[in-house]
Amino acid sequence: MDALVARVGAVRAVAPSAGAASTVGHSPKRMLFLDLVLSVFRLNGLLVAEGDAMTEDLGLTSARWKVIGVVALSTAGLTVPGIARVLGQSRQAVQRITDVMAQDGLITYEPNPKHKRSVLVLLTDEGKSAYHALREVQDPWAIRNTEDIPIEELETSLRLVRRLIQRLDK
Amino acid sequence: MDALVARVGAVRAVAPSAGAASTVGHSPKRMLFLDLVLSVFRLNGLLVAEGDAMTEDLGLTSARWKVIGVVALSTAGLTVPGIARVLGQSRQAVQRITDVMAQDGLITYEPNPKHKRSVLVLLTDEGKSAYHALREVQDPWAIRNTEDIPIEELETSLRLVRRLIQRLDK
DNA sequence: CCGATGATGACAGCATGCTGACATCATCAA
DNA sequence: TTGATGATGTCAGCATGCTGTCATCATCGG
Repeated sequence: MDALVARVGAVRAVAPSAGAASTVGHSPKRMLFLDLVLSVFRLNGLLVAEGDAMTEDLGLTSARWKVIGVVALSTAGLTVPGIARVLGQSRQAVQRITDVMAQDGLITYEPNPKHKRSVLVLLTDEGKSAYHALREVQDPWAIRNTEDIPIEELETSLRLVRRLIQRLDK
Repeated sequence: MDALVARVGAVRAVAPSAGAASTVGHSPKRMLFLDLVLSVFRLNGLLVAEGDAMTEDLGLTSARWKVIGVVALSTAGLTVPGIARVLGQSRQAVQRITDVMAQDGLITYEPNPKHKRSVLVLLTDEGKSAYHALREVQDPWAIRNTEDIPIEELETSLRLVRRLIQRLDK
């Protein structure tokens, strides 16, 4: 909770006269966890903004490169609800994005041999080059942001985040 | 990236015949980082959903208890742009939330001795009891989700997340 | 004191997510 | 075969975030 208190404190200079924070009664673990939750909110917003800024030249948005990334990882296409399950979003939200992306020529809907109604989403050539362009800005960005971070910390954090996901996703 | 590939793989059972994922060319660190980014997206969505479900009996939403939590940590109130800076959101987004919360009687706008136009946001008695009710569900939830997680992992993850925030927030 | 600069309030438009609801198609067990 | 159950497509409504814009107020340097 220290970071939040610090941020509130920092704001005092602008919006003045805030007193001491009332964090009495919080155990250290609880405070750590709640701070982590708030930090995840914050990081999520920053990552979306960063991703949008990084890919706006490619005509992409955060919602779009999430879909492109998932589809690119499958060689034979995914259904719209399938993409939604991977991303943990509603199928309606994904459907709306893919419909626009299909109009823009980034993806195509192909017949699904295993399912008559639920078509498969595939990348068009344009979509593939968008993915490659995405990789070309995403990879240096990933390297830049991890070069001074020990791999063990990345592994620990990822494991923790995954554990939380698994716990909340049932 | 393993988790994403695994998720795509798991979806194969539903939306069939996806081949091997093409993760060639990714260094381990890059893959870890990109997987962490995607996992943060996922966790963010789950945390918002969980928070909404947890507080719907209190008439709160995720956007509202974020505001309540921040205001409760200051004893003399914060301005709307100040809350926005703490949460890392736009002042317009916060303004809209606080306007509705003021109508609902959770907060009040009080004159700011340091600034004639920018009023201070304070919790009403109703807002304070909402915060206490929030704490009563939030604290057990935090304990439940951390009891089997070593405090060192929480600290490492929080430190990493904060470092990323600091790097992206400039 | 005054003008430049920045912060704020207020409104508009848009993107993205959610849920609900309903019809239709797929699948499986009786 | 048939009926129940689940998955999907589709449309609607709503919540929440962002940016842009403009007028107004605060603050500070000249």
